[in-house]
Amino acid sequence: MEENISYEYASMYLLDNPFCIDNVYTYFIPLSMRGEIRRGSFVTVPFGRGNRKQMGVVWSLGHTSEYKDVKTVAEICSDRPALDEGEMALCEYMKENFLCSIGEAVRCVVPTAAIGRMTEFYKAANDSGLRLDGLAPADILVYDYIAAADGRTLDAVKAKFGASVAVESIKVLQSKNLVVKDRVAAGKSRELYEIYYTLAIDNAEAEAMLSGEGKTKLRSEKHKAIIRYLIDSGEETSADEIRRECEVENTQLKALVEKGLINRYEKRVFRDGAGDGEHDSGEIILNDEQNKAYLQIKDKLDAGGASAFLLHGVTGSGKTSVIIKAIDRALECGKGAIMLLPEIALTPQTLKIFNSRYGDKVALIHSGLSAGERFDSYTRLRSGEARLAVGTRSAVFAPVKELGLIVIDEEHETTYKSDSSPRYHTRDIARYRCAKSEAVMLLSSATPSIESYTKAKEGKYTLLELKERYGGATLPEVDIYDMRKEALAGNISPIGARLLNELKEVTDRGEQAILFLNRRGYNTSVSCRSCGEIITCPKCSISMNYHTKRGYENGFLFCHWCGYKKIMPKTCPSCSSEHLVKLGYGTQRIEEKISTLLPDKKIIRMDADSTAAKNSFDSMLSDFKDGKADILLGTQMVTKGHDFPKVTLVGVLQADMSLYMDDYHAAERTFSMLTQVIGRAGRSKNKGVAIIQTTNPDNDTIRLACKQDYEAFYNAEIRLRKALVFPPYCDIALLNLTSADEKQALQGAKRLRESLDRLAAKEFSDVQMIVFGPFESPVYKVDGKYRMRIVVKCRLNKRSRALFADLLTDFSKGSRDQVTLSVDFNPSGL
DNA sequence: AGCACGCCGACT
DNA sequence: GTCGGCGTGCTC
Repeated sequence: MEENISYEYASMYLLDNPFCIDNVYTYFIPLSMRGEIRRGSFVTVPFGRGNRKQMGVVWSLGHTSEYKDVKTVAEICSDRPALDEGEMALCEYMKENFLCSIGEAVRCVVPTAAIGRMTEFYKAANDSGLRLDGLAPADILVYDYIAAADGRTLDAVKAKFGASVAVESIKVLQSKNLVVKDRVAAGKSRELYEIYYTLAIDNAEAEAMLSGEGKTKLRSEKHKAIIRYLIDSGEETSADEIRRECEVENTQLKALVEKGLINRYEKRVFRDGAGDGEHDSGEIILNDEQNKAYLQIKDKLDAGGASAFLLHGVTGSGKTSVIIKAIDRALECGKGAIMLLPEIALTPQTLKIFNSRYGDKVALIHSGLSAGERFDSYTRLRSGEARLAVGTRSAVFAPVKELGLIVIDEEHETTYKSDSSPRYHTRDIARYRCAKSEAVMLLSSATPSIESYTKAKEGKYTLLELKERYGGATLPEVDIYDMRKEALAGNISPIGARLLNELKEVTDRGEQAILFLNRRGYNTSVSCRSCGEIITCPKCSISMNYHTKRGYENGFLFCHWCGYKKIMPKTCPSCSSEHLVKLGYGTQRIEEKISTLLPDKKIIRMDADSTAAKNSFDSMLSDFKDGKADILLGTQMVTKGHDFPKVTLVGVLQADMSLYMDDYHAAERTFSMLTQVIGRAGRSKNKGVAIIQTTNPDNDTIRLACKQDYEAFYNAEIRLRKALVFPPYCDIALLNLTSADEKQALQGAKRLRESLDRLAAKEFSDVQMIVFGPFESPVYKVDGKYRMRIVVKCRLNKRSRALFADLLTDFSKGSRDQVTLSVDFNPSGL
């Protein structure tokens, strides 16, 4: 491509356009900007009848325009780095494959902090100052406030005059054309600089000066203190530190700079805390099996070229060591790497491993970062200063230079699938990026997803297997305990006799136990014995869970879907009876139960409620590891994390709970969860025991998980998927329809089915598919919105995707109702 | 999506 | 007669 050609027209996507009008729009480039704008540049342009200013990203340049009445580019956002070719191609790939707008894709690829958003403000119209007579005094005050600056945001006016006055006055002023609304590109994060000082003279000279013998004499005690401090510290010192330690102000520092005694300079600081902590580059020793796996990865890393591996290792086989060796190798080769972890595994302990090993070469990316921190990670990677990105799902977009390796640890985890637009799967983005950069993709899991294992069997991924448990760890003895016996014997306790007995024995010996229950809260529901009514969330069609909490005398009801909370009523809301009963049990109730059964044992409960406070997750795990408690009780969270050598008992309270949901992933999930939690008892030198309580002791998934027999599970599951035609034997498109108005949701769903049938019969008659529905979503109402769905089984390809793209566009264009439609390909939950 | 234009009913 | 309801169609 030729440089420095002054093109007259720029065609661009607008960042905030919805999918249905997400096309390129052509604008005229004014003379002053010719040559400045290139492919990937961010600009602002007027758009629509109201000429509302929008941010656009330039997709192509030209000397002519097909379109006659083009508008003119307003300004170039020169502080925002332009997208490069790779990033633009990735955005196009995402638009096509996940049916998102280019803008949504751009906001994945570049953090919002680096682009900013359009913010609205009010400004005085030209010459408006001459036409103020006849206005109410309040309006004149508001006008003056707005006119005093280049512009004021609505929030600023509200803060000054109060919300109602602000809104009313602005309405009046707007109607008289005295103020107008405008928008600017704003909100971009700035690099953070800190001020540092050093001595500008040598130490001897400074000492002399302090003792009054030098050429220059210092009279101020504060000045002396600063010089003293800088001599003692012997290195560059931040302004903050000097001000704090010497109790001085900036004026004194400034005075010394003017005298030429100290130097001031700015240093870029990074906010993500990477690089803290001690350094550890210890050699990793691999066993033969690990080494064999590593060497295959190493060969591909060294040779270059895109490739994909699936590292399948039983729990405790040391997959992480292989991964770290692979990352080491990629970095040694001068390449960059991305290490992806599921949210739940991204604990401070895990991060410490990477921070201490790779120091400031690491950049963290996860949802807990502030916009500024995210921006810092982004710029450090983009500049090549950091070479390894570590993080959750969104880190797959990290702008790593010379990308050589993407690792997806615990590849089967559902958090790798995004459940809001763009609804991408991390694996797909990784595969795309690796193909483009000729990099290695490394998937790792003890229980790979059926889809990935199939690809490995077909030879699309290279399968690396680790079958030995590292360090001689052995599998625990597993006991499938039939809870129906207990029920027949009249025991209604959620903790069976065997488990209780083992709990007692193990903890008496000074060993530890982990209990797993995939349900938080106290009770699962509250129902009325008189009328049979179950208390449901007013905003969702789901029963509310009973939670206990200090400060609430009678506990409260909590909806796990929308977060709605209310005090537990004394009487039934529908019949006023006082006979309310609490049914089922969650982690809170188990905790209470155990403390009455085993009053001398200490329990740590770990679930979404108890770990809500920052860092509590980490301190709970380390307390347990340090032996400060006997029993760790919790939800999914207890299945991940560090090894606990003293754990010799694992109890699963309701192994079948996730088994019978009408989702084809259910078996896979149950298998994976059980396998992992059982593996927790196998890290000790002493033989462990795992007790699996269930009312389905003959269930194959449970039995195979207990034997840790992935291969057999896979064979059974894949046969089932084939027979019933489920992924990987087809793809599933889930059309989700949401509306606050029930009637509109129902009518919308009907209309959607009709237009789907129409498209399938005409333009897309070549696309094979089977349509189910519409029907109500399993949870019909969530957060006050009614949800309908249509499920389509088909093969995803260019044609079928085009069909869904058209459907999405037609539906939103042809609808005046308040309904939203989303399309989710191969969703993580059905 | 967001916004203006346009065509109908309850007011000064 | 006009203010304002929201149905309709377009956005370079």
